[in-house]
Amino acid sequence: MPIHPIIKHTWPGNYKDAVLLQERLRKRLVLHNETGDVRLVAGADVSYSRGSDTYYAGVVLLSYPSMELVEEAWASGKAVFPYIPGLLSFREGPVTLAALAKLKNKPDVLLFDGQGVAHPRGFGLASHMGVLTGIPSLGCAKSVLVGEYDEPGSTRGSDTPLVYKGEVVGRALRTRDGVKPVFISAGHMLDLETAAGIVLECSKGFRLPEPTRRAHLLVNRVRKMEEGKGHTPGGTPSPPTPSPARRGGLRKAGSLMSIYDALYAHYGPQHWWPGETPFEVMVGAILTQNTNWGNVEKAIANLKTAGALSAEAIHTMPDAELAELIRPSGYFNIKARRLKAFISYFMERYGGDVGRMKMAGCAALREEVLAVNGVGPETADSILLYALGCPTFVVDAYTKRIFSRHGFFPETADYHDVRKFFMDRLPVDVRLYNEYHALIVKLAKDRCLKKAGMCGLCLLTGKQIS
DNA sequence: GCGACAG
DNA sequence: ATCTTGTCGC
Ligand SMILES: [Mg+2]
Repeated sequence: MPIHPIIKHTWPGNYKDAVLLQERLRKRLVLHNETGDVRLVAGADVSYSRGSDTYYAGVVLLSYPSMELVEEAWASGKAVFPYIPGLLSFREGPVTLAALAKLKNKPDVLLFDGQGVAHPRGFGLASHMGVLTGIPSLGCAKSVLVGEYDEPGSTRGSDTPLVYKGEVVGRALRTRDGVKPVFISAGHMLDLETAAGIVLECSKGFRLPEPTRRAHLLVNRVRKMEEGKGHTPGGTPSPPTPSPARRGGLRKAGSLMSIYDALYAHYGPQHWWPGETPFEVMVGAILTQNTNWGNVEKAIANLKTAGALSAEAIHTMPDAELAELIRPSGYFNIKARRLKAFISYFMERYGGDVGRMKMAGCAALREEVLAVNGVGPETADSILLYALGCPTFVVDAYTKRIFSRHGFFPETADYHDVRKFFMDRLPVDVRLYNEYHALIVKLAKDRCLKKAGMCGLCLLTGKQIS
């Protein structure tokens, strides 16, 4: 076995013993460069299950610097140690070592998704794994655990020191132009300069270097495969087959209405975007991209508190300041740009006046709004329907999931095809479209989750034909 | 004491 | 780490 632990220890089960072990093992750290010819690099990452304590580690072995796949390995186990910042290696270490042990070839360097010596006791995951395996190692973390740094320049390769208690313990390194840096620290048997050089060399068009990035992809793939095994032999849970009566036949126009009626009878009115101003609704439509409404409310509350919930205020606010306010909605840097792009359009074309905007007419508005950078079809339709009162049907992932599971169209169906599907079959009615979309969202979150499992409780059963 | 805090 | 939702540009 090419990777065998050169040091073995039992894994402590509590905080105090874990810290003591770190302090003991740390004395074995070698922090000068002992890498020679680097030809093979390995990356490791761990993936957890939500509902169980089973976790998986994936390892990929790649040629250096060409980054061609040489070997993959993975292992699973039971997580016994909780996640405690500073003690990550006690949670992820055991499975990671098991996966590493399955490699047939010995890597020259190991890359980990976490810190090396940039750690409260100078002994993060990468250092720990390096010492146990006796292989040079480095940490490439997505965020900082300890220390301070200045923002590096915006181009790939720019870096700044990460300083902790007056010492340079790592480096913020930009691996892609204009993308958040990663945080490099030496693990074991190499120095910071060497570590940063390897990470940059391994980074090919993504923020994360190939070894950790591909280990992450591998281990998530493995976990999902393994989790799917027990339930459906095929892997992914299969949606219910359309009933024989409907399969291949024409669907009655009334079926969408009967589904609406069933949802409305069950859930009642959803009161979506009732009291707020149209402007607030438009802001919300952009902020809610890829996030839940609760976080959007926090962001909007921040804007209100800052007196910034107006086109004027947002228009003149620096991007960074706006991003800070809308932080809770996620993707805040991108959304700050999108919000400003939309508001520039709104100010320049309509002077920030919703009434004037409405006069342009729904069809023209849809095209205009779609032309704004950051406004795609769903956001456009949300703005039109919920802020401007236009009769347009909003399609989202939930709509596709629910109706594709009943065979109305494939889940991969194009946005506009699905929109047309609904609009061709429903009366043109703003209030109906408004409520229907809200009910779809409600149903999806309640009992039509991505991971199928509550199909027995489906409210659409038997409702396909009116 | 309080907040920050890899994955 | 998990769960989950859009848009854009390369
Ligand atoms: Mg990880």
